[in-house]
Amino acid sequence: MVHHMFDVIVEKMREHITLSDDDIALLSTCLEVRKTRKSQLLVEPPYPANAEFFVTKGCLRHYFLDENGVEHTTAFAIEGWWMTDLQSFFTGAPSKYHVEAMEEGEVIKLRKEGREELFTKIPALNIYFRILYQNAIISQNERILNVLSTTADERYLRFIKKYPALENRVPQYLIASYLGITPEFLSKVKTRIAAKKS
Amino acid sequence: MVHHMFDVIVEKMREHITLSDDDIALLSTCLEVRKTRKSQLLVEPPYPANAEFFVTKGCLRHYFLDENGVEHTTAFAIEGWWMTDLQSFFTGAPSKYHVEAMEEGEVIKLRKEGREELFTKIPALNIYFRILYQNAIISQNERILNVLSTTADERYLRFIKKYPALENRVPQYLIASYLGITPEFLSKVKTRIAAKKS
DNA sequence: AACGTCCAATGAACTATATTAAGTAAGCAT
DNA sequence: ATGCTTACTTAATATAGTTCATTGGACGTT
Repeated sequence: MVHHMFDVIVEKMREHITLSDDDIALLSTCLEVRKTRKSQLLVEPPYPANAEFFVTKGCLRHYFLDENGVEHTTAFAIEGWWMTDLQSFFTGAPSKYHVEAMEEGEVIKLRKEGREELFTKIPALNIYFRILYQNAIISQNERILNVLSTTADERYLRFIKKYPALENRVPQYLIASYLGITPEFLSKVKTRIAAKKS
Repeated sequence: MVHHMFDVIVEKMREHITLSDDDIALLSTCLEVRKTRKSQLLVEPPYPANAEFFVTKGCLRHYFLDENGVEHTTAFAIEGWWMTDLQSFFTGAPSKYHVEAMEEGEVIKLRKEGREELFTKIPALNIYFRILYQNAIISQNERILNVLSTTADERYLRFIKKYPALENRVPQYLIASYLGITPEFLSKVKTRIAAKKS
């Protein structure tokens, strides 16, 4: 078993499926390593999202830019996570969401064609990605419920509980954007919560 | 080609994949027709959701019952749609969401085991369900964005545009629950919108 | 050191939505 | 018919969240 730069991703896959050395060799031919700079766009409307990105270092952000120029952050991705604009990636339609690298870092890029090729040559990968998408459904489901049924205070508390790594890594105004509130109100939320603790 | 009670579902599948007569015969053995009464629960916490339901007649509702006894409606399904608590169905964990028939009607039930069997015997079905779940991701994505970034007026307008069939079929307080507002406020929203039109 | 930029924090005034309470109209059991 | 319940409306008041203007700190540039 050769040690190489795709170890992290292979490890993740092996949590769900078994892969032979041959599989891994084939896999390697379809993956591309990309360095990211701060604020670099990996998916940029209206160009279709033609790849998925696996984060090995750094942090990505998925956001929508509305008609008024306001950004709505819909998801974050850190080390070990996949991200792209699935809507565009699945349908081939122009992307409506941006995917942006928030830090210098590194991602592994899997293009659509490479992915298709892998699906036919390594059928087990279908299972891996199916599980990935199932988990996406589940977590989006929870997010919808959260935003419908809980107050901003509660949402903030759950956010820092679920993504403790992000609290001090991501600027406040982006956390606010993810929570669906203004930065000013997030500030108020935080002081209110801090007051309660004492 | 024999005409039978599963026609609707086969038709839907054939929008995406091709099915032989043999496939359909096999499919039939895994599907069960169920009449629904008003307020009947198809998925009831904490019992795991062990099947998916395809609506042939009537209307289903997916909702969460919170600690305060308040129901939060997260989705509707009408004729031609599939529904279950995917979270529980995928993981096998106890269901946290209710799936309720809102009217007398009819659903076609596909159990987990039947579904697995079909996946191995009719591989193309993997594609059909993959597309189904992709669409679920896309529509949940939109819903999250909507509820985070738009006002209640806007959400109501989009709702009646997207689901015109539901506006007069579902009680107002359930639409309010779906929009994440109180019935009282929905009432205000509606009069406000009506006033604007004139 | 002086300057500009970016971000976090704060307070005041404002808007959107919730809560409570009361009234109305329709459906249904007695 | 009578009353009971359930869904919807309206209005008064309260709370959650926004907007705008200001301040101060951290950082990079000249």
